[in-house]
Amino acid sequence: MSRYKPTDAEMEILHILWEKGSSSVREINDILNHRREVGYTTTLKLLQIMFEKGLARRDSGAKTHFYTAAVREHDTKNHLISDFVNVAFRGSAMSLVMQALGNSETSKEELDELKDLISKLEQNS
Amino acid sequence: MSRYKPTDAEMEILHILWEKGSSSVREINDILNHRREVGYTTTLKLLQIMFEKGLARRDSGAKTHFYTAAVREHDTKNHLISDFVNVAFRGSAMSLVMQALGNSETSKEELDELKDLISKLEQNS
DNA sequence: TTGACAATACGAAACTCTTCGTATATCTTT
DNA sequence: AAAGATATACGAAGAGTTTCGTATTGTCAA
Repeated sequence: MSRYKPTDAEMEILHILWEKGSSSVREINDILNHRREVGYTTTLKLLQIMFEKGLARRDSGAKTHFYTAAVREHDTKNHLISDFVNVAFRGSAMSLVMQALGNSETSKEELDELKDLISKLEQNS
Repeated sequence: MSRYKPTDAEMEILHILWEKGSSSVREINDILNHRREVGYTTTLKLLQIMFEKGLARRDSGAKTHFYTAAVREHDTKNHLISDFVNVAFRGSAMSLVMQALGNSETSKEELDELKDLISKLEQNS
């Protein structure tokens, strides 16, 4: 049961699948083309590879195949964060959090939300 | 003045350069070999490519070349965070921060540090 | 100055990823 | 059932990365 780390292109597709649920290649390709031009067979190939990797499931009942995400959004992002923290921050998640916060525009509401989370973390320690 | 996004292997070397400063290929290779086995010429090639990309400078005065980082640590990490947020969190830095926090072991001291940062951010808004 | 040693330069192999052209299969419509 | 449209399958090209073998260059000591 080996896990594949999604590439950037695969993440773009996973986001579509997480949001839209079961989708045909054409639907996915149409959405991708809102942002940039991608050939239909390119998207098809990506989906086929994601299927082989176990990142996507597919329902091949009819002529048109329908794909869904085979990995959970939260789990996948946790894996990505973990890798990213190791590569870019030598394992220190806090360094990432601090720099990401300092670097981003943050609204009052978001800061409040963050403080709530911190309170919860403090209780559980 | 185009910027290259460092690969994982390049980040490992950049971290060494940021920490140690000017280093020979042999020194860098020795440090890399603490973690995993890497051939000397592999490390050499990586440094050469990083030099071509503008990620590293080199002082070729003597027989042995000495390399230093040509990009700033904070800037580089900001770029990486920005890309990562776009790919994995559809541009929402806050989502990343919240999930990274929730996912990591965080000490009291770190949480205090984080609260200080939040206070500062609240003042500047 | 020549031999030994260490460093660099070069090039190619293996791998992964993205892209797309072309072939094949399937459905629909008339 | 045949024609046309739409989908999938297959394969290969091209780019980038990592790896390392081998050749070349440079240094120092005897």
